[in-house]
Amino acid sequence: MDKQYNPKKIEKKIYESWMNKDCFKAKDSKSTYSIVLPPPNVTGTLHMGHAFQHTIIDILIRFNRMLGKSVLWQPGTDHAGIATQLVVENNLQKKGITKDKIGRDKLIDEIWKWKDKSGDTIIKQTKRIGSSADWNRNRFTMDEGLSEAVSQVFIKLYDEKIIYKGKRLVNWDIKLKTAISDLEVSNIEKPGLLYFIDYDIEGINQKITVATTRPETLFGDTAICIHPDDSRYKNLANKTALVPFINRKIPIIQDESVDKEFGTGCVKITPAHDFNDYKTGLNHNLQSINIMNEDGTLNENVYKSFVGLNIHKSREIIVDELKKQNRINKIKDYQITLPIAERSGVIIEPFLTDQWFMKMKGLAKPAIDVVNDSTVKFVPKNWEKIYLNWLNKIDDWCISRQIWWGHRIPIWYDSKKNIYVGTNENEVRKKYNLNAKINITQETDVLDTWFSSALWPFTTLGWPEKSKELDLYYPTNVLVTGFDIIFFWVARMVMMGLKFMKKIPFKTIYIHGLVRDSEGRKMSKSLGNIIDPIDIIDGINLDDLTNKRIDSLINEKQKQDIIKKTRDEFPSGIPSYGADALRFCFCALASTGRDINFDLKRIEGYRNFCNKLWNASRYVFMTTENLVYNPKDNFESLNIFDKWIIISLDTLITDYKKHCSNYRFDLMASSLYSFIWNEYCDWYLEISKSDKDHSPQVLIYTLKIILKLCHPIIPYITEEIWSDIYTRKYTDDELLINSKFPPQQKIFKDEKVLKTIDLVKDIVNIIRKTKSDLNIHPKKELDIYLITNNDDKKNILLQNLSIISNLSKINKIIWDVNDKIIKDCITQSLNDIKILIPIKKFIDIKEEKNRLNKIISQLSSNLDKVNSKLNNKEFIEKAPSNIIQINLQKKEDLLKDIESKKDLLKNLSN
RNA sequence: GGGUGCUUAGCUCAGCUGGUUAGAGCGCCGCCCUUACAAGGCGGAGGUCGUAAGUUCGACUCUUACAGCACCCA
Repeated sequence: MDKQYNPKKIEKKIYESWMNKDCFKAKDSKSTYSIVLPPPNVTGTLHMGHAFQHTIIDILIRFNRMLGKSVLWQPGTDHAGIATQLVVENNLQKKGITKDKIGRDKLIDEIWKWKDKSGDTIIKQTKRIGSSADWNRNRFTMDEGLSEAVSQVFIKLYDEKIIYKGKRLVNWDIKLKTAISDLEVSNIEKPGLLYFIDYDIEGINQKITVATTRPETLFGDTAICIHPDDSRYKNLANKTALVPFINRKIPIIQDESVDKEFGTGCVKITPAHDFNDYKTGLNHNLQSINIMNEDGTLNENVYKSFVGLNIHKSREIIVDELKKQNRINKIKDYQITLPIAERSGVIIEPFLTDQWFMKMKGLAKPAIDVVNDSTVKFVPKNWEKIYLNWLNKIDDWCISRQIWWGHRIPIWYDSKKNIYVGTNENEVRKKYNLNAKINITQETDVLDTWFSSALWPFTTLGWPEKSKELDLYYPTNVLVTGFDIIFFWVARMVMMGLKFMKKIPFKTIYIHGLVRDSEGRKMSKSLGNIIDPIDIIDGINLDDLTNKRIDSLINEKQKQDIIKKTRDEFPSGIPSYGADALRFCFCALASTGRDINFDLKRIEGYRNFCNKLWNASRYVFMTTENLVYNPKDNFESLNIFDKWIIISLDTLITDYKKHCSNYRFDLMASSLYSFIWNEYCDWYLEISKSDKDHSPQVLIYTLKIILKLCHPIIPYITEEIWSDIYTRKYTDDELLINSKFPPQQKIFKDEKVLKTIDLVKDIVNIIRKTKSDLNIHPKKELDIYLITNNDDKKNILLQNLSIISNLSKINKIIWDVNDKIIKDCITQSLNDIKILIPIKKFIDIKEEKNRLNKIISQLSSNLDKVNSKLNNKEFIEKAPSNIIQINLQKKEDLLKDIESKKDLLKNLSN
């Protein structure tokens, strides 16, 4: 083994050996464990969020695999309708080709070509993280089988009248010319204006002033609305107002939804261009007048000089004209909320169109029930509320999209717009007995991408076929995902799983946090703060890193800012840390919080941890050279330090399992880290160097257990070290990945063992501290004198003199002490043991006295606290007896300690 | 406007159903290149647990109010 751990040398080789030996394939076993991967977009490349999520999943998968279960990690990718079509359209545009020029079929061909070329990028990157998914079962949402499943689901839901077609107000993206989901719209607050417009009233010489943020939609007005209790306008109720420019007659209606405090208390109702107005329109039976074309230009329903203007740009022009007519009463600054499409970035318009919808109320009910009765559990539990809130007030889901890439809706129309449903034209003709003369054409809309994603947990396992996999692995054990897609995806999967499988898709939903940068900001291209997980694994120099970050940016100032920031944060780029360090880091960061601030500084510590493990293993191998591994020693025959490490390991295994089943990966990581570094390396391995009768068998045994425990988190390095274990014939398992997780020994805590190790540690620590405090060179080998009346302790110390001497770097320990010697010594104490160190002539007595006095006053203040508790009558009466015991013991210890420190002080003066 | 969560060491975070001298990693300071590891060893400094009140024998932990921050929904 090399002196230093070098991830680059091992990771590729190890991953290939796992692949070659088919290690990721589910084995036969009575108990099963399965997870479906939330399918990443084919357009995407691996980002920190994916890497984090894959790490968590892989930990669970590897752990359960080692428990001997038949484990399936089902991977795949998602076709991501709008996003993918946009990428390909943009690529074509660079060559001067538009989608309308080449047509639907050709564009879809182009997208498939693009998908085949770059769609596997993310899979390759995922493998670098060490993910042990069953890649042979990789699926894509537009695979033949999955597409077949999508049509079947659509047809069934259509037949059950859960899916219907209707003219409804939807969120319309005027750039992409498609409906989008309200979940894909984010509302952004911006300073804007509130316009007060005067409308004439028919028959009387009076005006009514409405307040609106959208004067340009007035051509679509079909009413003016006031609050029924608003005394200001009582006389105007049921009168008729006239829309400016066109003088359309509209009623003045009353509705409680109007906020009297807003503007003048009068609002215009434009049912075809506002979601609230749409509802009001329905309630009052108002006409809906659409004034917009699908590209966002104004149609012929507006005053003729405005036809063809962009709806957003028309505002100023219309306001100018209104001013000329003296209809603008006033204009006020106002904070407006703009709905922005997350994909295209344009302002969304409510738009009245024919769309396909799915009725959600009935589907939601069972999905609510399974969470309420804990058939499905959220971890952490608080996400349950978010999920339930959304489902409880769910609206029908608009599932149609006016794009080309995706699952085309399995609906056919004849020339009279009659609707036929079926998987393909032939089937439709047969099903409805349509002869060849009748011309039918398929619906041009495709389905929302999340429609197919909602079926993912069972379609990937073979549904609608009755596959063996469905039997074995559905429902899956856990879904690991981020809170940002609870609505998009998680809730819909539960609904569809219950509807089509009659069973929940997963028993547990583990919601992890979102990875942010070190300052807690979202990682995004525009902020230029993206870190590519592959760059952490392989390393990257500053130039390449900056180029990557400014690559897609146009704004020069933004570019310069990012260049500077990147240089400040990573003056010499990012060194190569390896996949294991990254994984350990993610594991340690996976606490219950919703944000994970990723600081690159933290990862170095875990790289160092890997190095520590590497070198500890080297040490074990060096000291057990040519040993025949024969771990037959029974526990009782072992020496005390071997017993201690085995007991500690047992405790560790218990904690580890507990944390893993509670999804507390942070605690899992830290218990491993502190055990391996602070107990195993710092004490056990160090003790073994001077412990004459320790068992080399235990040295190997403990290393093997440690490697197994570490493997789910850091698979590469542990597998590499394991290969040495195997070649040295310390195991029959050729690969660690396939080995069995260590069983607990169920050894009861042996108080004697723990007391001994504590005493040895305490004595060593106190000598080390004294030397350090008094500035004695670590190499100066002193004689130490010990005095105690406690024979048990004396025996323990006598038995372990050489270990104590070696660990505290002293010459020897002497038990014969006379007055003359005492005079030359500094004295320390540990309860009833006195430790004399002959260095009095080297130290500053005054300083040492100060130090002791400080300690004594500290101890006294602690004693005061304890005493005030014990002197409190109510405490004695009401506190449980074990707590009182603890405090009594504490008091005793403190008294002893103070006394001996005072002794030292006295002695110092002599 | 409704909801959720957060506020603990310089930084990033643990602290489970109330009982510890409030912990870890990184950073910082001092000493050491000791034959597994300087990506290391040994030692150390640093916190009135956001503010205020309440419940309790006892509050970082429970309740309420307030402040600040973040996110989600309308």
